[in-house]
Amino acid sequence: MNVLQGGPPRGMRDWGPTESRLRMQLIQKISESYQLYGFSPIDTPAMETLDVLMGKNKGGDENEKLMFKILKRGQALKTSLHDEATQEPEVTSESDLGLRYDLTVPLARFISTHFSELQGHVFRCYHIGPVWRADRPQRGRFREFYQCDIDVIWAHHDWMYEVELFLATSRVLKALQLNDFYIRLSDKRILSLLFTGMGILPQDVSKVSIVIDKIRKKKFDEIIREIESIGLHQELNQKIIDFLKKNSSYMDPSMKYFMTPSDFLKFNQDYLTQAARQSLEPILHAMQSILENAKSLDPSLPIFFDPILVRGLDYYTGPIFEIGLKDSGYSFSIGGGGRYDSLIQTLGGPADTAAVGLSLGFERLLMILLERNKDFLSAQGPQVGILLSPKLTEGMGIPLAEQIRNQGIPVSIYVSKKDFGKTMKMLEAASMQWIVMEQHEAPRSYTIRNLFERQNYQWSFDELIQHLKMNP
RNA sequence: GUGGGAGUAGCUCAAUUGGUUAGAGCGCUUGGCUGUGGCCCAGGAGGUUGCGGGUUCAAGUCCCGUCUCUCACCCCA
Repeated sequence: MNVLQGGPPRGMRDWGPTESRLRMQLIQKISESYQLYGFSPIDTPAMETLDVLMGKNKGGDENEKLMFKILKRGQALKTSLHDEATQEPEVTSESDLGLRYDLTVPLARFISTHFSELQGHVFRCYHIGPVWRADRPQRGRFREFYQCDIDVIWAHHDWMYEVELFLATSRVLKALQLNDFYIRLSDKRILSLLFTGMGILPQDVSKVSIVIDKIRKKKFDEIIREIESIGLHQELNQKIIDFLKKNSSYMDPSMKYFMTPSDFLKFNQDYLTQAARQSLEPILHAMQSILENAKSLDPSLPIFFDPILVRGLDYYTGPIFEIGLKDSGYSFSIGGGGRYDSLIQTLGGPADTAAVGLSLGFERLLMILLERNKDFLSAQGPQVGILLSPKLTEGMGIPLAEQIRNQGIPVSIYVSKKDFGKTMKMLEAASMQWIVMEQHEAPRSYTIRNLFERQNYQWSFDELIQHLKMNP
């Protein structure tokens, strides 16, 4: 049996030299924008304890299904397996660690580990790294993928930090020429206040939310059928359908008509109890502040209030956002985030750690960039090669390469093929611009070929270095 | 995790209702020609048709399993 047969594990990929270079360039570009906004880099391990990943006391539900867990090792594993067979299985587990499935939970753990050093000062950081989810792979969906997170901890403000996250993200996307992005904004509490106000039980709210979230993807009839299949009272079904009819004309997929937070309150007064209304008003007011301030700082920022936005991750406590492209060829979002004011405390950190973050999907950005404009990221400086032809033997090539490298110029060495045209073609495929082809003695000089111009030059070493350094 | 579609040479694809030794272009390679750019001529290598079973006189083709990709769910970046 050939164990090396086949590729990497499902949903994971190899990156060759070209792709690796593109990835490094993309990371560079994203980091530059983040640093401009004062975010500092951090990193954390690939693994965390299951206690951390599952949120300490909570039994993980949806997240747990997607998590890669790490088997205990050695005696601990034997003991666990033995105990499990003989005693209560829920007391012990065969796993104690897991691969992180996002960067927010590890960050929250990082803050609770290091909060004494950080001393409650506003802490802004960015984190670019791989995460793992045991999802079924699909286009734009992988089991190992990079996320690019920016977060602000001790972000005690109604709108300022949200707006900064949007501006920083907008700058990244514009730098990548992804100008058709848009930001959808809501608050996790809006739908739940509204639905509980209608009389829907708290445990059914998320089911209803998930169905409603599909309003843009599916036909209205299908949505109605899905709502009915949840099994609520007929009266509640009707209320939900009424709500959708009233609000959905303002949720046009073309992004032309979006309601304001005060519109939302006006349209849905009937569904709200006095108490729900009182809770909702400050939330909607904060939405309004975020929108107004974002727009005043960047009038072109494509940000919309979308009360039907739903996020599955349960650590969000307030505003939530999702970033997508208007291009219908990309049905998936390219980023998302929100406010998680209690996660850090849940993981053993201090109370009063308001936090908000936004994550971009690195692989999706890269995929879109490559599909839209292959050349966008691939520009690199002039490459230099030394051709080991019969006229320039190995004995001359390597010392010369070293001399050029000592000047800080990267050089590769190639062996020429028999056919000159094919040799040039090979060098072009390797993005070479300059090739040293021949060495002459007394006085020493070199025949240099510019592959772009298809022209030869005869230069001394100093002239050679000068030209290579000057060239764009 | 559930359900549909796909998988043939390094790449892009052929191969009649199951029927000879699975082909072509590009690429690679050998020699010739040319002698500082992709030409031309003559040859060559490269495939357990994703992998493993089954049906059949006969399987790339039909059936089952499995892996990977893909689409729709689920969920999300």
